Amino acid sequence: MNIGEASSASGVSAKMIRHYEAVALVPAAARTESGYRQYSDADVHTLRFIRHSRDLGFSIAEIGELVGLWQNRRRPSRQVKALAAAHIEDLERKAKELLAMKATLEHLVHCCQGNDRPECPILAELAGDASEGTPRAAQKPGAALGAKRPSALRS
Amino acid sequence: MNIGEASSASGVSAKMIRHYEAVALVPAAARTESGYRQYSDADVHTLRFIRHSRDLGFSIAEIGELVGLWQNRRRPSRQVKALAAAHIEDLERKAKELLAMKATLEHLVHCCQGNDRPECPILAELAGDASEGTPRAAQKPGAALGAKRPSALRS
DNA sequence: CTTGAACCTTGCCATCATTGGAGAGTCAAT
DNA sequence: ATTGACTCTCCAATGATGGCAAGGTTCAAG
Repeated sequence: MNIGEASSASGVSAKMIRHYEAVALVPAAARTESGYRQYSDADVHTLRFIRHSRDLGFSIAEIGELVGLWQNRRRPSRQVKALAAAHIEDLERKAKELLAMKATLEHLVHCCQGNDRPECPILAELAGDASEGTPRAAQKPGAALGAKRPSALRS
Repeated sequence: MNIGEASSASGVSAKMIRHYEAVALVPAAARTESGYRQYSDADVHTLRFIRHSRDLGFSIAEIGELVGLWQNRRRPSRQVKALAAAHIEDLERKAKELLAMKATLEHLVHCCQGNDRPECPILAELAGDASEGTPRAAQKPGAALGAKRPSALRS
């Protein structure tokens, strides 16, 4: 089948199928005389595997490992489990970062009147009035704005 | 002061200060005769505001709005609050996505023996044995792997 | 005065996954 | 033969950041 059919059968866009081929996540597809890529049901199965992996947030590199294990009949399930467990820690760490930001912001939003007046504790906090701007009380540990860099998760 | 000093005083890397100038998040800095950027305390204050905003996960565009409101003495705090509230929803949505992935994976990891044998429910699930691979029971709605695209939060 | 360290400049590339477009070729049906 | 849907390749952009390179500037020590 052509790439379009493989795409709709697998749920992976044609664009991404070509991309996965380019980065060697999948082997180069066979071609017709005129250069059209040809896919088998097995190829579509692999693409579906890849899509499911991406839906769980695995990176391309991790998916490469997963596909390798999947296709290796002698794999120890231990390896798969370890890969998945590591990814779980990743997901948790990132979720925690987001939720920490959310908690801080929620506190500030709660404190903000949200009316026509200009006084705004949100802006005051962002301006650093409470942290390192004018060192008022030497960095309260539980202060709203810690120094941690997000390190992850931009949309 | 030079960019290096502004950087260490604000916690924003010199690289990013130049980048913010390039994308017009901050106005172009004054220059010395030899071309060195010069920063005032007020500039550093703005940079610190920006860093705090980034630490809370705001995008450059959102920070642009925040800075505008911050510097506008007649701003209605309502606008700031609305911006922050929208961002909270964003953060929550993304965190939920991550936690949903994590929950799915945790279930699978729990089911996987993780030994030297090749049987692995994680791979079985990714291969689609339980969802759309061989249409077994016509797409159970609550199945582990929904069709949702992550839409957010890599790295 | 010269040298060298430490700083600054611009510019380009890389990340990561994905999408978009342009321009050209192919296929099937009308 | 024409049309429309499909495909091909290449190039670019996203968002925030890091890194490197080649060159200019500053300032203090020799």
